[in-house]
Amino acid sequence: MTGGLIGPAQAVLMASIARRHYLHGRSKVELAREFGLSRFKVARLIDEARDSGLVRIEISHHGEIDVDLSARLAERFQLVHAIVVDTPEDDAASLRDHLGRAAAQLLGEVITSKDVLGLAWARAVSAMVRALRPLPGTPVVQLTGALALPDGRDTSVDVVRNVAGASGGAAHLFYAPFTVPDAATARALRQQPEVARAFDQLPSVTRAVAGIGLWEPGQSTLYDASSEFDRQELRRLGVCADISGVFLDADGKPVRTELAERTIGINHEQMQAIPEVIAIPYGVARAPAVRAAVRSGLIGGLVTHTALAELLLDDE
Amino acid sequence: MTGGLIGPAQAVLMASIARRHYLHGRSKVELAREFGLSRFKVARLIDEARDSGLVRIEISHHGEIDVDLSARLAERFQLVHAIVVDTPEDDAASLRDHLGRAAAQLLGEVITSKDVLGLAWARAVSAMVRALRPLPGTPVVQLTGALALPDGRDTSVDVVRNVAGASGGAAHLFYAPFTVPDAATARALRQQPEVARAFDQLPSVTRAVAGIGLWEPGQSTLYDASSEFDRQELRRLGVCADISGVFLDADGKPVRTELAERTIGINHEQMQAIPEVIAIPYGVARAPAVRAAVRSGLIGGLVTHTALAELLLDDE
DNA sequence: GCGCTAGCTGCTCATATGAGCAGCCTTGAT
DNA sequence: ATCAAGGCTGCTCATATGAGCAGCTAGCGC
Repeated sequence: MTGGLIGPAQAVLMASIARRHYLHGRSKVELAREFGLSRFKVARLIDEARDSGLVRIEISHHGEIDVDLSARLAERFQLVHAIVVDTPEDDAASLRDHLGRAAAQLLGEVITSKDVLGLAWARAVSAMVRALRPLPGTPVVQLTGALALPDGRDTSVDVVRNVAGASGGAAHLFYAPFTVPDAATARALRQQPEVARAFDQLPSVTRAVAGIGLWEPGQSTLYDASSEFDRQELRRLGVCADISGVFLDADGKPVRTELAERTIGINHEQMQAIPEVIAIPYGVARAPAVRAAVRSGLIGGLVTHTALAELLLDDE
Repeated sequence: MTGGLIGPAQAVLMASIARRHYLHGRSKVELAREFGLSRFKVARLIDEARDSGLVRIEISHHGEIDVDLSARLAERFQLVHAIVVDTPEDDAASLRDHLGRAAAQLLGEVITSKDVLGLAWARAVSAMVRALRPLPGTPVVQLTGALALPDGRDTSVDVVRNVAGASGGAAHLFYAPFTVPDAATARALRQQPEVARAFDQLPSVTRAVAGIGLWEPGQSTLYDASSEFDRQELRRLGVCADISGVFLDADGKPVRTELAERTIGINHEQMQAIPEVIAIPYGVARAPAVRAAVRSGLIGGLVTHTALAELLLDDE
């Protein structure tokens, strides 16, 4: 025949063979015998059926999680874990709840008793902790000082204590603010025994959970808590994202800031040494910050929602 | 872990691996290296992904033809060819046109110059012939006498002559009515040289095209053209279907009738000897006749529409 | 008719794959 | 603490599979 176009008989034959192969799991040799063709012919027909789009293979949703999008996200950004929750972008609180539950599931699944968990402070992390089931005796390390929030609940200290308590693991926590007015105070605080002990644990942390902030009003708890001077100064330095006080520019490169000197919390090098940092970003507005975070190489896991995930995959 | 339920990380890992395997065609060994797993683990994950419904494989439409339904029909009834046209069941004429085009495509695709084509008379066959492109010099044999239709166009003779003319093949045709008043006349007619010559070609016919009638008013051209006596008599004998004058009961078994003695056309044995008889049934009302036809083993190809195909697949 | 090209077919051989099996670890009960 | 059960893991070996190749056939221009 002409060869270019496939006729209906050919199409149906391909469909018939493809159906038995893919849906009933018959081997090509078997089908060759059955149809009186060589196994090569059968293989070619199956290939053609796939290439021509006659057979469509799709990875479907699995409950709330869009596994296909998750897999693509993980693949694209070389992530160890990616979870995309298929939830509409309602208000931030509901989003945090959904992502928090998913992150809790993820953590519950991957954490073993040999892990050491680091927890930074972020509202999404608090949401995760609320949904978290007891872990198998995992020690928990506090990564950042406490940030004064209007409601005053669920500080970094509470979060660490709760998780460790429920898990029966050691809690490495300290009482200190996230930022202080001058570098000297910060240095002094870092030498406090309990702070120093917690920080000594950092190299042993195997997994950590953090939020991602965008250096804009209302997009980062740290931004909102900072002085107008610091806000401007960091913007001037090109700060785009903050991951629990670790500042990055839009390309994900670390930015040295004077503010970091006045911070009681994990720094860039210490975070880089953690095998897997799981971030829980939400809200399409924060896309530039998330982009920076994944480019930085600091992030090994991402728990987010459909809209943001699609935005991340679209560009570049 | 618990083992029963699969967590999100597991689900995403399965999706990720299944995606690369099915969509990008990577081998399991390759994926095992890439993910740092054993190839067995990869195989198990892929199996689980398929079994759990995470990967969905479907055979999709291909233009007008529902290849999946076609394949299922062919599989179920052991047909060499089955074409299901996805067209709504409008009026009979439009249905005939659609099926005629599909049948013409099928014939054009499968017929070679070594084939000998037999054509019975049916309105669907006429529709097919109108859509038929020239065949590669295929000889054409007339299978049935001419039936007087109101419009008088496209008799069995015309159909055969047209196809053979366009194809450049020999035309084995004869001028004789389909039915005559008595058996003696029929015998005499069959001995006419041109009739006999055409019938002598029957054993060499490799593919034939026919319609399927249901022995009910308005469901069979032959029924409508018969005397009231014959109508009743054949019904009494349990006739359900007629394939160009070959009568079958509801189970597809041949029914000997006196009417057959008065018919100038192919008989049951001769039809059974044809390697592939392609029928073009339409209209859900004729389902019982089509069922009988496929059960008879006479039919090797079926060109029909969605509603009828689904009806056939549903029962039993 | 003669050669030419192009597409189709089925072969070989290295590689991938699946079924079944035995060791090991986890888990839970006594 | 000890033991039993179950599940998970990675091995072996027979079989299935894919890439590339050479022969065959059909169609085509001269």
